[in-house]
Amino acid sequence: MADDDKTPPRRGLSGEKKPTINDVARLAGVSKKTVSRVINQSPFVKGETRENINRIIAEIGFSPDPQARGLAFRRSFLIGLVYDNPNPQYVVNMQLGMLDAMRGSGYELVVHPCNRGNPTFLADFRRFIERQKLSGVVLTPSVSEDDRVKAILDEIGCAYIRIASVPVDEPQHIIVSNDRQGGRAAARHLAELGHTRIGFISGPPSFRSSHERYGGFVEELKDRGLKLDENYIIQGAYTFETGISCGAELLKREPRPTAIFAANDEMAAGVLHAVRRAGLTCPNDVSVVGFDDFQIASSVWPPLTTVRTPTREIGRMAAEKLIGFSEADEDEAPPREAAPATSPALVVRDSTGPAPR
Amino acid sequence: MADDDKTPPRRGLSGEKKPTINDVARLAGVSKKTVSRVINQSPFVKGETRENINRIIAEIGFSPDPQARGLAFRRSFLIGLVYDNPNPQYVVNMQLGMLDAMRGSGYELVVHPCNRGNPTFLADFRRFIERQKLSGVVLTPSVSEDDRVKAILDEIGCAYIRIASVPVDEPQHIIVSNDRQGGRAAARHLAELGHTRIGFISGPPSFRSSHERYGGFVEELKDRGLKLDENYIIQGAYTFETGISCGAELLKREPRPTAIFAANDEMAAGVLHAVRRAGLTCPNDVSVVGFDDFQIASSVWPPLTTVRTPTREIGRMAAEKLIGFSEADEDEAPPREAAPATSPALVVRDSTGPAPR
DNA sequence: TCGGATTCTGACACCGGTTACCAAGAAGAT
DNA sequence: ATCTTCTTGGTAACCGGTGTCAGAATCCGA
Repeated sequence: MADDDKTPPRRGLSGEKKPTINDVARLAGVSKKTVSRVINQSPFVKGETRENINRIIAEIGFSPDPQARGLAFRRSFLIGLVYDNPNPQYVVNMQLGMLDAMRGSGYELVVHPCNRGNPTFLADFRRFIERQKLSGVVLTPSVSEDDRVKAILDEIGCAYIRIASVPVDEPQHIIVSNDRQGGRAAARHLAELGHTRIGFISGPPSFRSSHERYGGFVEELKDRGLKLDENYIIQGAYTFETGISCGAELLKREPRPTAIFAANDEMAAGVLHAVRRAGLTCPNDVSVVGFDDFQIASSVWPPLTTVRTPTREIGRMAAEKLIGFSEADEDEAPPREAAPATSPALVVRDSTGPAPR
Repeated sequence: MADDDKTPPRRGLSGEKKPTINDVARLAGVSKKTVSRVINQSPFVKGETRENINRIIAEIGFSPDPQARGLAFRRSFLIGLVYDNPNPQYVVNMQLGMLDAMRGSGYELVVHPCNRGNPTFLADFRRFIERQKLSGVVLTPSVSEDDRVKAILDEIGCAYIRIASVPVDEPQHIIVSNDRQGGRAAARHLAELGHTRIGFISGPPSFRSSHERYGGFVEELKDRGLKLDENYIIQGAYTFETGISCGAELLKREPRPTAIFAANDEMAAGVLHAVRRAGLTCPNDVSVVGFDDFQIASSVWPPLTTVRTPTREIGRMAAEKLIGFSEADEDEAPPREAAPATSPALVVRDSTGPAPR
């Protein structure tokens, strides 16, 4: 046998093959270059010709091959989501938001969880970006706060949006989730209920959001002449378990705090367990406030007062900006607007009440 | 100006460009075809040549462009996850499992939520599959149970794996999550605790899993000489809210059931609320069992006894199979094994106790 | 030493789009 | 009628890899 390599016979699958740009060109009686112009919205095509081509495209159900297009354009039509936040609801909401913006745009979403603790993290990330030639990437906390990651993207020339609590980058690269303001809202609520001995459970220091939520909380209290006692501040890790342990810890303090603000819902849910185990009730003995308004907040008992972050909305905005970058073929400088910011909103439920006594 | 169209000057981004297969070929003193052979593990390359090429590849950090490769192979190196299950934790676990299998394989994960209620659903799905030329797709319930979707995939010739509760397809296309067995485990547990008046809250009938969980539950009770009273069966929709309302409904029945099995954790969490609102306590007055063992199960009070489904594991298996299909270049028939099945396991926590009296 | 089988290798066309470059037709100006 | 200017479309080359298939290199026994 003179043959070489393996020769998969490519069994002729069912029916007609996918139409190509050549089919369109033939049917329209024009060159494929003209069809290409229509696809790419070039203004140099006569209206009549354009309409005819568009009609034929719709008729035979042609849609250009993203791979071939990508190869020629030197970029893929993929948008990436890179994250290391383990909260499923955060991740899914972000994905849904991005997909809201991407629907019908021809882009697809590639998800890429990662672990900054991994020694090969940076190398892996670079390989991922370089190989896939993504049209853009969205980074969420806490990867979004890593400037080494930003440096790689700048070097490779890949468009990106960072979701962050603070405008740490040029405005066109950032979407701000105003965690500080959310912290203030929580403080305001508790202060208005008359609480003065308030406990605070932070997230891990590696998350900027944790500092911001804390900062806003302290600021608002201060503005109202209240002070967060050092003794009532404790560090958690954004997990349910740390919520339990830190909550238990705080409840042992003398005098006992009458309210606890946990920097996210999972920890707040843990605090509820600690309250119960301590033989206390919420909100009669202790008020609890969470942050995020994920599902857990409304399914625990009592349903949590919390601060809602518009995650899905943020995802949508991020993807919209990225698509905007790609379409505006770097012909003009990106608009010099301020970084778009989203504001969290307080959601009052049953876990907070007036301060006892 | 004689020029045409717009000519983005492709400003030379920083540094050296990505190495191509030609660079490798030149450095190795061979043709690019030979390099291609090495990349694709062709056995027809002399060991010495292969090693030399591999060394050079590693040295200059070459990695083949997925788009170009895909174009030539007539398929992308993307694997899709198509789902309509709204539970974030299910979705994320599935993604993580798939990524476990895909890590280092050169494939990327594209997510594609969908809505079967949408009138354009099938057309959209077909476009998605045709355009992207995916290497494979994983379908989860309930899209996975739609035979029109299967038909489209067969017609286009796209590899797929369906996650389902029942072996409804050829074994190579299915991974079975044995929900029936899980239902039995829940029944066994409650029966052993002495419960005889047991309520059941089903999921929506459009989910096969709901019927299976029910079926297994009934079967096991029957085997033990117990019978599920019609009056204690009620239909929910896998949501927290329906858990509350259906739970409240069941608690009104006379005589009151001493245990309630909800077909998923969210509904079980809702039942806990209903129990509390009825002035009862769990597990003293009513035992509650859920299904899935998602985070909500351990964060509510009391932590739920539930049936754990190995979602991540299932995702991993699914992606592994798909990658297997792609590598084994359809030269031999797929192995005729039985459909791999995964078994759920009972997790006993605090929401179940001996039947009262 | 030579034919033949076996093992490797490279030239070339091609995947499905894109751009560069050029040429030609139409419209307007002189 | 001739010269510009403005649109439009054809051709070839390219993006970065692959399959085809002929032919070179090597090994073997006779």
